[in-house]
Amino acid sequence: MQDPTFLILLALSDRPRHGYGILLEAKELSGGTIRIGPGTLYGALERLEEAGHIELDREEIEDGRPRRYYRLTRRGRGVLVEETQRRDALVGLAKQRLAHR
Amino acid sequence: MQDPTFLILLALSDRPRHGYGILLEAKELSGGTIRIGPGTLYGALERLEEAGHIELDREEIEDGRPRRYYRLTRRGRGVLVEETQRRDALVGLAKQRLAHR
DNA sequence: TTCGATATATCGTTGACCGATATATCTCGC
DNA sequence: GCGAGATATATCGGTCAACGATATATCGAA
Repeated sequence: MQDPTFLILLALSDRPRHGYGILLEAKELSGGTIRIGPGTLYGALERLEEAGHIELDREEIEDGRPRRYYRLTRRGRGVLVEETQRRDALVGLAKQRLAHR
Repeated sequence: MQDPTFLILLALSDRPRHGYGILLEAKELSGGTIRIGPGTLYGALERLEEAGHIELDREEIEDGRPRRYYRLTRRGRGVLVEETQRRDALVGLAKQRLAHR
């Protein structure tokens, strides 16, 4: 799993969000350093839904503009936790290695 | 930068290694969980050399088999350190986020 | 009325990654 | 002496996530 997908799952970890909201949250989360474009987002959303990691929470029409909210599935949360542990282990390894000099 | 490339740089962080040695070190480092295939390795080596992140250290012929040793450049080490910090920040964020529940 | 933000969607391209395959030599066990 | 597996480098083609560009539509602010 690459960074954009990881960030999308992470953005959904506290509550359901719609696509654009995920974009904003990912930007906010990363302190503005990571930006996900729409081309990345909607493709990833489709893949994640097909994989059963996220699902449609609800669909709203607000001010004539549709908003499609997604939420993490239980499985999606599990995947996110595992991925976080995997990444944590790798980073820990790197820090340990780079400290020896 | 994706995991395989990150691991290759990390494997070279303590001393020069030849291609196959990088494969073994990456496997060792990750506790056997991450495996880099030759198709990934040699392509990545070429890219990293072109980017100036690694360079040829020496070439040996041992037992009739060639061994091509690569080493991190100063720039490559810098990139590795930055990438580690970037990954660390992201993982820290994820852990913090997942702890709230 | 023009711009930027909000909101979703598609399209084509790129490029890292990956499995498979190839070649060649050495060592170990039988 | 022979085969298997480890050592070592290399290429090739396919896949797929990511990405930039573009499109559509609405709203509020300047």
